[in-house]
Parts: sequence; structure tokens; C-alpha cells
Amino acid sequence: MLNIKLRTRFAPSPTGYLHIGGLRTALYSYLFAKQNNGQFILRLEDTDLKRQVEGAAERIYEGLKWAGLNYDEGPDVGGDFGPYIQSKRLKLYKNHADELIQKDRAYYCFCTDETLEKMREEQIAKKQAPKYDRRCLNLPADEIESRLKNNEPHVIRMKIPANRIIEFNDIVRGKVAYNTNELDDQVLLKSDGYPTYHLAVVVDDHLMQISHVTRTEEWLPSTPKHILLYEYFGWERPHWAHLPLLLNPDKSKMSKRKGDVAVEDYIKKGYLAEAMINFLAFLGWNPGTEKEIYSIEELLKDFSLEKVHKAGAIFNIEKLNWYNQYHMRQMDLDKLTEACIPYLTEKGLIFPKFDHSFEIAAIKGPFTVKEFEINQTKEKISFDFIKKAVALERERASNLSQIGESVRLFFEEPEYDKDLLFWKDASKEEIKNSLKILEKIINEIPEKSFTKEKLQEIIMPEAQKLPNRGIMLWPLRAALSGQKASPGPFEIAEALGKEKTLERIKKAIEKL
RNA sequence: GGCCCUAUCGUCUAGUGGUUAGGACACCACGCUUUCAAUGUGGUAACGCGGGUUCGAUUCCCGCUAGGGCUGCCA
Repeated sequence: MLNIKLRTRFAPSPTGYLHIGGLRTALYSYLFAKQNNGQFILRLEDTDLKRQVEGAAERIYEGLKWAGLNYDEGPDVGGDFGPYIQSKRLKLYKNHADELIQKDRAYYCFCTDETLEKMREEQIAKKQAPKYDRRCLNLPADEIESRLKNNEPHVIRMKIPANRIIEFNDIVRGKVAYNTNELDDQVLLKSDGYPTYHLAVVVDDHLMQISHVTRTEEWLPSTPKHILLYEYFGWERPHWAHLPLLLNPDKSKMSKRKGDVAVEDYIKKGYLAEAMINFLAFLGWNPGTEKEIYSIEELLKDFSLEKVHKAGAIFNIEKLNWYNQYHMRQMDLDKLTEACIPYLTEKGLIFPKFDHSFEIAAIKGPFTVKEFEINQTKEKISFDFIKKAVALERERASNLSQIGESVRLFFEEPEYDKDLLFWKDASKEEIKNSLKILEKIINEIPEKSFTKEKLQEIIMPEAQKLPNRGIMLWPLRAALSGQKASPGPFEIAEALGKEKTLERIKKAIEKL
């Protein structure tokens, strides 16, 4: 793109949380802007009073920051084109709506909801397309004046010209054309004085000098209205890129009822921002090579808006899990451990708790406290102890929350049924005998050389003497973990330390 | 109903006027292995249908079908 000033924006409405589809839209907009030396702007479209939600704006800021999509301008960071919240720009929209009235491109409409509803019902009954019948279009000037003077509720509608073909070139879809006969005389300014999306988006995108409007496909049919508005105002139109939708497994537009759609839901489950970005980037785009693992920096190099697909993509959680597991496995262990700590406290395994909520901790990480105690025993433990546990469990988890759970065996005495100790068809005597040997030889290992290598060196020869080494290794692992599936016995023993290892072996012997 | 958009394995997708239609996730089998995970090897699985154009269409055109979006003083 040759623009000297390339500017994109992400413009969600703060109705509660950051939508996962919104995050992808934001990602594409961010990548496109940043790879072209442009600016990425956040604007809040809060023009629907009925849908205002307390704290929704903050949740959008936090979500974007979590994902690493830092915006150059926005409500909380400022900028030269503010305010970046539409409810603070009401005067602007009013003035622009008035301008259109002056230019005879818009008109006052006094129709009530009931009137409109009745009209629509009749049209549908007659199998006509529901459309405003323009009954207020040619109201006499003096009537308008007196009704306005009486403070009669009214809106401002735009005039749509008859039978014109509006054409535009969409960056992802190519040439798209609509006939204005299909368009309704869109309400621009509502009776409460707030603008509709259509007015606000055009006014703001122009005033904020947005060069490329990136948004999802659902906006495609209203683009001709926007183009008309640019014409009416005498403004140069921006470029449009209508992105494919994110879909539910049943191919409908991704929605709350059919799964989690809030970014924070995924954060709470313990998905890494790196994995989420990687996954989302590939839902609707790919580099055309076989490279599938991407950091945001690499995306900045290879992403291309022109290569974005036209068809919607199903949000496939299995693939996200795979990406997350992959990114967890290759993440720096200290960072991963820090990221896991909120989950361990959430599950009641360790103290201290944070001064803020789990949600905030999960989003904001990393956790800076380095002194902990095990909740159950009040024993002091180090960051390194947690790190060892995390290192072992990251191998078989696909999110942070799972690590938080599977790591439990390092912090609490496991509870299990004695049947778990039996390896295949080994007898009770064989198992008991194995554990007794283990107790004896492990006890002889000096505390300071209690490593998995040493344990292996001492234990394996004993295990080899048995008809099958599983007869010794399985009950050891079961006694230490209390679980059917876990890391290997030597690793667990090393992390647990000599004392706890022996304790757990004794417990197992008692059970038999 | 009207308008519009879309269409390659179950899913995300690569790809071409002539290919054994490639990869990844998931799934299955085998190997490794004390379990699980990871990993290695192999496997099942796709061009929606009908017409054209062409020596030849998955690829280009048209129609159909299917799915989706829009059709609000929601965004």
C-alpha cells in the first residue's frame, strides 16, 4: 500500500467483553497497519444506550493488551483525533446530520415505533420487502418546523437515491456492487440524539483519517450506505476490507450460546496470548507455505490482507489446544511458571493469594511474588519447586488451568485406591515386596544427591531383577502420584524430595 | 420473501487448464515406553450437483443446490 499515512482502527462496541472474533479483526487490522508503518487506533462505539455495560471498556483495553495489540490512539491512551468514545462526540454527529438536512440529503421523520412496526407487518403480509415507505419525506416545511418546536420525538433519515449502482473494490472480495433500490432510508440520528452506527462510523472514520476500514463481512450490505454518506459530505472514501466471519461448529455466526466467545473466558482457561494470536491469524489467512507456527513478529513480516480468505472459518478448539500446547512447551520455563501461578492459587494449592482477583492476575501476569507456601501443609516452598512441577506437567497439558490441576500431586498428599498400585497381573506380594525394596534403597540415597539420574541408577538394576520392571516402576509411580497417568517416577521423586517420597512409599505399603 | 456473500478431507487450509490433489488438527494402527504425554513411521479421509468452453476441467463461464450474512431509532 502506497499511502503515506495508513491508519486502521478497531471499533468494538463495549457491550460486556472482548469478543474472540473481534480480537481476530483487531489482529488483522493491527498487522496490516503495523507492517505498513501505519497507525492502529481503538475507538469505542457506544451509541446504543440500552446496551451499555459497566466496565466493558476496561475489559476491551485489557484484552487487547493481553494479546499484545497495542494501539497508537484510543480512549485510554489519547491521541490527536479524540475523543475516541462515540458517546463523547454527540455534538459532532448532530452537526453532521444537520448538514445533510441543509444539503437536502436527509430529512426529519416523526414516525413512531408503532407506526413503523405496523407498516412493516403489512409489508410482510403483502410479501413485500420491509422498507420505510418515506411517508415523512415530503412533509411541508411549516409542519416540520412546528413539530420540532413542539419537541415531537423524531429521527433524521438519509435520502437514498433511486436506482443507482454503487460499486466498490473490496480488498478481500474484489468488486462488489449494490443497487440503491435495495436500500432503506437509513436512520442516521436517533430520537435520543445518539447517532446510529452508520452515521457515526462514517463521520469518525473520516475525522480520524482512517485510510482502511477493516471489519467483518456482516457490514458488507451496509457499505453502499456509507459510500453515499461519503459522497454527501464530499469526502474521499476509504478502502474497505471485509473479513470473513468466525463461525460456530454449525457454521452460524460465532455466538455466545454455542460456546465461549469472550477472550477472557479463554484467558481464564489458560490459553497463552501467543497461541491465541497464532491460531486466530490462521483462521482466514495462511502464508501459502507449510509454516504454521508464528509469533506476532513473524506475522508482521508475512501477513497479507490481500491473501485473506472470503469464506468464514469455524472456530476449532482442538486446533487451538494444539497451538497452546505447542507454545507452552517451547515457552521459557520461568515465564510459564509465572503464568501458571495464578492458576495454582485459584485451585487452592499455594499461598499467597494476590491482592487482586484471579481474572486480573491471569490477564496481567507475570506474578512477581517469589515466596510461597503450600496451602495444605503451610510448608514454605520456593519458586523453583513450583517450576519443577510445572516443567513436568506442561508436557501433557493443553492449557495453564490443566497444569494448575495436574500439578496438584506435588502440593497435596494424593488419595487413591490401593488397586491403583497393581501392575497388570502382579500379585499383592510382588508389589509389596517392590515397595519395600524401594523404601530401603531410596533411604540410602543421600539427601543432596537425590536426583532423577541417581534414582534411576539405583532403582533400575533392582527393577531389572524382577520378571518385569513394571512390577517395581508402576507401583512406585502410582504411590508417588496417586494417578493412572503422570510424569515418570524418578522425575516426581526428585521434585518431591527424599522425605516426601519415602512418606508416600510407606503409605502405599500400609494400604496393601 | 428480497438483496448480497461463500463453496477442496470432519475442521483449518495449499494448489493447478494435464498433480499419485499437498500440509496441519482430530482420528486409527504400529514403534519407543512403568502409565500418560511427547516423539517416530504409516493409514483412513476432500475438489457439492448439472450444463457449457476445451484435446483435457477441481481450476474458466452459466445455472442449481447448500450454507451464511443483511433486511432495526443493535452494532
